[in-house]
Amino acid sequence: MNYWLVKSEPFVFSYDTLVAEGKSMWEGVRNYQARNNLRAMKEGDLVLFYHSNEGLEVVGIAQVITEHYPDPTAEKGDWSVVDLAPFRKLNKTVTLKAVKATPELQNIGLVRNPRLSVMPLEEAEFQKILEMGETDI
DNA sequence: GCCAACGTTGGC
DNA sequence: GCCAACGTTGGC
Repeated sequence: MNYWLVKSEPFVFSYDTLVAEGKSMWEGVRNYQARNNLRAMKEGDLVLFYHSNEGLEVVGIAQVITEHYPDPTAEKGDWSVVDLAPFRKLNKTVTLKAVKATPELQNIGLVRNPRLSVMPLEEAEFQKILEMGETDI
């Protein structure tokens, strides 16, 4: 089991949209580092869902239901998507501010490389965010 | 709306 | 293959 965090602008695609649609193809990643992270995802992995630009908080957990396959929306280039489904909404959202104020979370991509849209998390980091979100899985 | 950080592009 | 210029992302 691996743990991840993805970012989405909520007015483009929010966690609630994911819940409403039941699942979603995670398309449009055009960054090699992010793509390589997508390709490392395994079915069943859990993915924290972060709202960028607006909200600036982790709002829920998604689950990888289909491992990577070629991005059908890519006109050229070697890009990948995965399919995600909603897994659990956090009881309490975890803000970027709170993440930055937490010593255990100083090494995650949100803090170190704020522009990366798909990033791996250590299990301890994932658990810490769940704890801050007052959510058990 | 601004600007810093980063990734990508393209000329040499 | 280097590096300057440009575009994009995303926090503030």
